[in-house]
Amino acid sequence: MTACSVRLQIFLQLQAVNKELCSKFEACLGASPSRVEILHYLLEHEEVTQSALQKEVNIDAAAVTRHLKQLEAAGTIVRYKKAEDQRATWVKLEDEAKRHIEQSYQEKSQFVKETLAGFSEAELEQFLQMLSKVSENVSRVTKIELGGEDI
Amino acid sequence: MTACSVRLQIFLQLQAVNKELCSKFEACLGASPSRVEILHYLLEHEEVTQSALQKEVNIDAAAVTRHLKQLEAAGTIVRYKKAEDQRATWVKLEDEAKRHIEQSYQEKSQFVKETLAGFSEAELEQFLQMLSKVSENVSRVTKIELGGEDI
DNA sequence: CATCAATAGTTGATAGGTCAATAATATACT
DNA sequence: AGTATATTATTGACCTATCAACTATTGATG
Repeated sequence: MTACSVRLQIFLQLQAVNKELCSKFEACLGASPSRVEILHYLLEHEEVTQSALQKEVNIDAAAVTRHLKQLEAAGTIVRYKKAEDQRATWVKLEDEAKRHIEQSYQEKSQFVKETLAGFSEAELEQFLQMLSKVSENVSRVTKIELGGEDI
Repeated sequence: MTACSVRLQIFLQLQAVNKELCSKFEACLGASPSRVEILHYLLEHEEVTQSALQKEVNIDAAAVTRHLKQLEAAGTIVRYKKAEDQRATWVKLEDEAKRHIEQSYQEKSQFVKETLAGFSEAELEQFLQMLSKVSENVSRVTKIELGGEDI
């Protein structure tokens, strides 16, 4: 194995962890993180427009449309327009679906808890701050100037 | 916005960061992290079998096959069999490609460095350890027992 | 040696994401 | 009022990953 700097290892580990996390999550919950996010948001927000939902789950509007069409076809949600604004599509959970989704809340909580087992509250805070810092850094990066020293 | 526990925020932030990171990475380097991993591994390993490569980059064998076919079609790599084992396919960079990939090494280094700006060496170590711990936790999770307290 | 199992790679179906183009509606501005 | 611009959602083309099924080859074992 190549000798890697800590930075590079972090970069790789971040991606590896995320992948494992998503695939395990789906195996445990029976739906992808995005799908679960959508459903949980709907559980907490009675009705919502697609665009608001899209901002929340942070995936492309096209992907949201496709998720919602599937959920509608499965009878999990209803979609409808309102007189005020004929552009917006509102989304709402079907009553029968709510109970099932409430249960998945528990599973998600438990999942998240187990993946972060062994961290003290202080460490969790710190971890979150680190992730936030990376996020800020990433959004600042635009185009790489070459010639930086090797990492 | 919903009140979220720290744990849940971490979970969401982890995914968000990863997504931004991948998309910014591709914008800066002109290829996805997976693709760049493959090329960089090949730069360091003269020749390698697909299965060895696949273990390294940690994506599905099918995805590796497709990447390599594209790279071969683009003239970046060559693929060949050896007498010893007619199953294995060996992969090697074309000479002309090496120079270009060496340059992208610099870009990647710089990118990684910038995304981790503002961290002390001690913090980086700690960050890596935290990611590793999450990774271990994830691999331990198999099936969620319901009824855990809310997070 | 013949068969059975393991390994390597490929392919097709599917999933879920992106972007770009488009349609319909609402809003803002002379 | 009429036109330009915004917003909202949808669609199509594409990309990259997964899994399952398959082929070809090699190795192991009765």
